[in-house]
Amino acid sequence: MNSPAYRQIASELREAIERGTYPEGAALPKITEIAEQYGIAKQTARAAIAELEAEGLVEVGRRRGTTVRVRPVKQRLTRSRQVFRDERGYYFDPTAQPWNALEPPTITWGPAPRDVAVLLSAAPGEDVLIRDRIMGDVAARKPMQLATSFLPATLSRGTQLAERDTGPGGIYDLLENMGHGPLAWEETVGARMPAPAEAERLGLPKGIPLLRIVRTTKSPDGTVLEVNDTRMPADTFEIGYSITRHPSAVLPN
Amino acid sequence: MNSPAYRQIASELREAIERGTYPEGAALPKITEIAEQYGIAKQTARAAIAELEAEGLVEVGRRRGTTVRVRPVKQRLTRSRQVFRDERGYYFDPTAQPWNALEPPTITWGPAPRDVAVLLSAAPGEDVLIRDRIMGDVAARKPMQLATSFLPATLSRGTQLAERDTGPGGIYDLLENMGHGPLAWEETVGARMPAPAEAERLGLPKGIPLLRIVRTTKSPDGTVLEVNDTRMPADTFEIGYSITRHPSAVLPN
DNA sequence: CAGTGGTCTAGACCACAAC
DNA sequence: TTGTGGTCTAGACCACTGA
Repeated sequence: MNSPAYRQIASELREAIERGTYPEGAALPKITEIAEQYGIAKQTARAAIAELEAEGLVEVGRRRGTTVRVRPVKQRLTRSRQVFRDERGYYFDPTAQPWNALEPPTITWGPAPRDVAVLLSAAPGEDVLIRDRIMGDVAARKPMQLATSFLPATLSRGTQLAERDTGPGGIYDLLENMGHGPLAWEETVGARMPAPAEAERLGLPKGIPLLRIVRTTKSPDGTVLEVNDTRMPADTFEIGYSITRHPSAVLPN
Repeated sequence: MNSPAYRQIASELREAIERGTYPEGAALPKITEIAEQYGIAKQTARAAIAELEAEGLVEVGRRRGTTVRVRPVKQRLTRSRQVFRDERGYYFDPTAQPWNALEPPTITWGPAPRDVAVLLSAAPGEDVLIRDRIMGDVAARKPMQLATSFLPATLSRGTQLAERDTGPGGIYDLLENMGHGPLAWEETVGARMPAPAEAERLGLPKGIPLLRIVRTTKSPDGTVLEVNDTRMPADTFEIGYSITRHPSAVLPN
């Protein structure tokens, strides 16, 4: 019935934040102050703050103290039902994004994450081609997305798919030129907590999940040719889809 | 340069899990064993385990000890670009889902979450109609989704929109009968960590984010008539969209 | 009912970031 | 330089849950 002290204190602070007692950017009491005020050990006060931090509600800094997180304005990725292509490549988002690759792609061979391996019909631990890119605001050197492509080894070994430069149409043009087209795509949106390596690469604060778009490229016979795994901070991105009413307004079949 | 002890221990355990030394469902060493093995205090060992727990990698139970989390098979919600309707109501997912409302909807008046209020053009703190439902597996009494509709007070006060029973076509038929149709929808997918109340209602373990679909209902003149906020555990759900190649394969305009 | 994690303390010292 | 959080300990006791 009774929740522990640190949790009750976290609740009180959470409610105060939601009530607006501590608006965005405002400083919460110092950990030592909380400890003194409630007559508890510093560790216990710290546990309360850690709980709010894990919820993504506050930000803690060494000299700064604890502040209510300022929620960034979300960038909306407008996903289209149709892929477009121009002389510079393919676009899955009809809205042009103002950021680009921060570094040249990293090309390695290694095992894919388990769920990606399943999509590729690769054995667990089997080596595949991994093309890893980090996208972001080039001017501000701010990373925003990790985009990794996985391709079957048998398909890509010794081909230009494993080169750093794949030309303007990228791997999709190459795949079509290799006779695997016309390509079809499908995408899945999910979320999970970042691994520490991902959190570091993206500069992710605690308590922020990753939004994940897994895009699968298929040949007409249904073979999966590529899986693209894009991860981005869920506090700065959201993905928009439009919906229309079916003419008959009746479930098919 | 040097990371703290608890973090190094967490890294070692994380790598062991990824290597398969501890497969899914396997028990990790007990906290007291870790403490003894590394010659550290129990608290420090516990901090290492807490880190893995916050990543959603392990599950901790009182008598059970620490086990590697078994990742459930994800249920795929296949989102359509078109809404369907039959005699039982509207369908945004053409795949019939095997679960339903666990309880009758809760109808209250209160302020909407900040981002929803913005969509509704409601002032912060302004009361709106809140229709809250919890969906899940009725037989197993297992909650799976929290679905909340928000409607402007001026639109819904005193109408059947604020009644528990809205009839077979639900609020969308009502809105169209009130002269606001034909309706159009748009949806946004995002993610965030759950508030404690949400975690409890959904039975969410630590380290699992919420996947969130915010669906906006608009009248032809662009007025937002309703905002539906659906939250579900990101470890059991993913949302699928299909993509086709644009006939001209060229960016429009 | 016993074994496991969960909470809490008092005090010490470390490490970073802002001034 | 120094104020803030960050880590760590040794020990105590609590509270759940599974056998």
